[in-house]
Amino acid sequence: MQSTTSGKRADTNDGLPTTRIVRVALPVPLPKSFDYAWPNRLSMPAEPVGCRVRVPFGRGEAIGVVLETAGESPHEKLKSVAAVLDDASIFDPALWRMLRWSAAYYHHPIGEVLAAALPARLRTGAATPALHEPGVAITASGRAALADGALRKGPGLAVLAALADGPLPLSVLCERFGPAGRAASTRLRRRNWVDACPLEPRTELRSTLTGPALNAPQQAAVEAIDAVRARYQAFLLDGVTGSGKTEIYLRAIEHAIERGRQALVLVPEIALTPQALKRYRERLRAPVLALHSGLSEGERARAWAQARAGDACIVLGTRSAIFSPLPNAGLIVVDEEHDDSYKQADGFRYHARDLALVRAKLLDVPIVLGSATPSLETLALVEGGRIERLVLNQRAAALARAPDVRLIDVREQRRIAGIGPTAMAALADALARGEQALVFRNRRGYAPVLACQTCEQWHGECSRCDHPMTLHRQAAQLVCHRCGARRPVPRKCPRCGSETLDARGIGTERIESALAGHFPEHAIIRIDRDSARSASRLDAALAHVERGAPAILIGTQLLAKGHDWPRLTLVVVVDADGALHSPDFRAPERLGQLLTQVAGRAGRGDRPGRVLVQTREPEHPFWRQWLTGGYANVAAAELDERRNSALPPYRYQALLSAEARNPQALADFFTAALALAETADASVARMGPVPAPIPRRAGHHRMQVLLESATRAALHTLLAAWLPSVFDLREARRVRWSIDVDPRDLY
DNA sequence: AGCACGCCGACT
DNA sequence: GTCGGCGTGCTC
Repeated sequence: MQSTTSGKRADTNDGLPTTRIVRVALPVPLPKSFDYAWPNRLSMPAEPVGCRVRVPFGRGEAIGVVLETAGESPHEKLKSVAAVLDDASIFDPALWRMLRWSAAYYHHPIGEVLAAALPARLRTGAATPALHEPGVAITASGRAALADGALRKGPGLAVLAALADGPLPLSVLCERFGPAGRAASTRLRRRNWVDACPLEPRTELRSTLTGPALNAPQQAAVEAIDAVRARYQAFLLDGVTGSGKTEIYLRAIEHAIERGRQALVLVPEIALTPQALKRYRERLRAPVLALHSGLSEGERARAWAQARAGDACIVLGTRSAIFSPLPNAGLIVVDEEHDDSYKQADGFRYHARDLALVRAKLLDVPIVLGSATPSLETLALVEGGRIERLVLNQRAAALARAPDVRLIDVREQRRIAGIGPTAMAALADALARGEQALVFRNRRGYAPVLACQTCEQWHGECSRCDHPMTLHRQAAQLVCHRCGARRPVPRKCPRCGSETLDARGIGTERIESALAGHFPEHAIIRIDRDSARSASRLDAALAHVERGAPAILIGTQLLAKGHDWPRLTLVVVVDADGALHSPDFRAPERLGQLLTQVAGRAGRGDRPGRVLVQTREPEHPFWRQWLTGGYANVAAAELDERRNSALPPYRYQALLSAEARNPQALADFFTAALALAETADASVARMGPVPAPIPRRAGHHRMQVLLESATRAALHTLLAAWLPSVFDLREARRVRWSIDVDPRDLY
């Protein structure tokens, strides 16, 4: 319809006195917007802010979003908007305000922030997607074929039989029958036994299951959330593993749904499993839209459209689901709120939990942050009265009491692949009783270092990262865990030529082979990123565990959370000492969280659980804190420590980091950037530039400057004044640089 | 970021 | 004689 103008000149007035101008955010890494004339031949929406427009940009065209309208522009050479793609804002009001706020708070270019909040299709200018999803229905001849028994047993018959009860979405066929379901439906369609039909959003999963009776603390928590009457209030749902947090979420969501509202549930990256999804779908009488990385673009756009339609539904997703449209929100839930996967680690470095708090406030709805091991940031907000804490201190009825946790001093113990006799005997006992055990070691591979015993000079190191390479014996490779580089294992020392290469340290693979030798008649199952590479192998391993046969599982973080294995009664932590000496001030917090989560795997059934933690430093104060009062104790001590040392959450930080092949370019960048900030507020401390925690990765040198302030306002005032000029530096073009507000990894 | 323009090496 | 390396500059 609109034949686009060349864009060389603004086809402005057409004789009229004024030209309407719009400021447009475009998806480029520049901290500014672009002004365009609005041509008279295009009718302007009543409220153009938030509408997508197609505009000439550089040599081509780009899709942008109108930020505001303006009377005049400081720019001379205005081009004209070529087309408007929406007749009203594509973002609901609270989402729009949250996104504008985020761009300012994280000091990230607004165009990239807005682009991050749209499914790729909408980003590239597609019309807002249709609500219906592709489905298939049985035809009359299909029914006849079914009645005649014209099909042999197989997926085709199964699919056809399922469709006899009514049409089904393709996605449900895939869920029920796997890839064979889709293939079968294509074959059936060719024979005219089924036909394509667009379906309303899923409604067939509405369930009538009701939840279990609540114990007293659960009842109190539900009542506290209901009592705020759908207004903004933040809650911390603080409850040990097995105390029934999910049940509280479900009740609160049910109440939002009953009021005809939407609920947003954020979960950590690993937590969005089919089982978790099933639990929500079984209980909630409204569509549950799952947003995860496995969705196709079509599915993603459809889910977006469905959320945007505003009907009562549950949006369940990981970090980026915080950008879902929710025009009719009634509740936000952030499960495992302490989880680091809520922080985006590159590009637009937002924290989904923090954005969720902002969004709930803007929406004026309650938000529930749940965790057995809350972050110190959240605990500080509780302390300051900004978040109300709801404590669940009882394990729900069917579950056993808290596990018995013991520290094992391994200094004098002879260990096999890191496992001392006490732990080995406990493993043998558990297997003899027909139970399962988990051996936790947060290190993949066979051994973290391969070194020469003869010359004591050589050890395998990644040439691009200056970091020891991990020996993977099964793969017969040295692997750099930082950049992923792989090379074959040398047979002889490259330096002295002797054949005395020695694997040093313990990885999961080494534990696996040692235990396989020790318990040859039992299943030894290793679960980490290497063994879980193929989904089918992981599924097979997990299925074995779920059947409950005696077994030893060996795993990394992957195993620490989410799973509920009733036959698992013993957890062995091989070595946690490294974290006791980490320079990272968050290490004790993380260790406390990890150990508490791992310990929570033990004894979830009717049998008591045991946790054995091996250490060479039983006298370290961390252990007394954790053993006597659990994570709550660790957290209280750490909060004191943070306050005394002026660290977050009592101080505010931002990290300017940069990387470049050429170290001189890197140094020049920091010199120029810091020179620009010289006259700025002296109350904001600047530390660095210093080499980054990973000083060299994949051939790039990396450095950083930490900015720190006692107040958020001072830090942000400085950043807002300073960063725009950093963007303009010529030195900035020779490096990759970024700003990280509220960084999680400084060390 | 994407994209063009612009001067210096190994190839048909 | 050209294809192409990535340094530099720009995008309303």
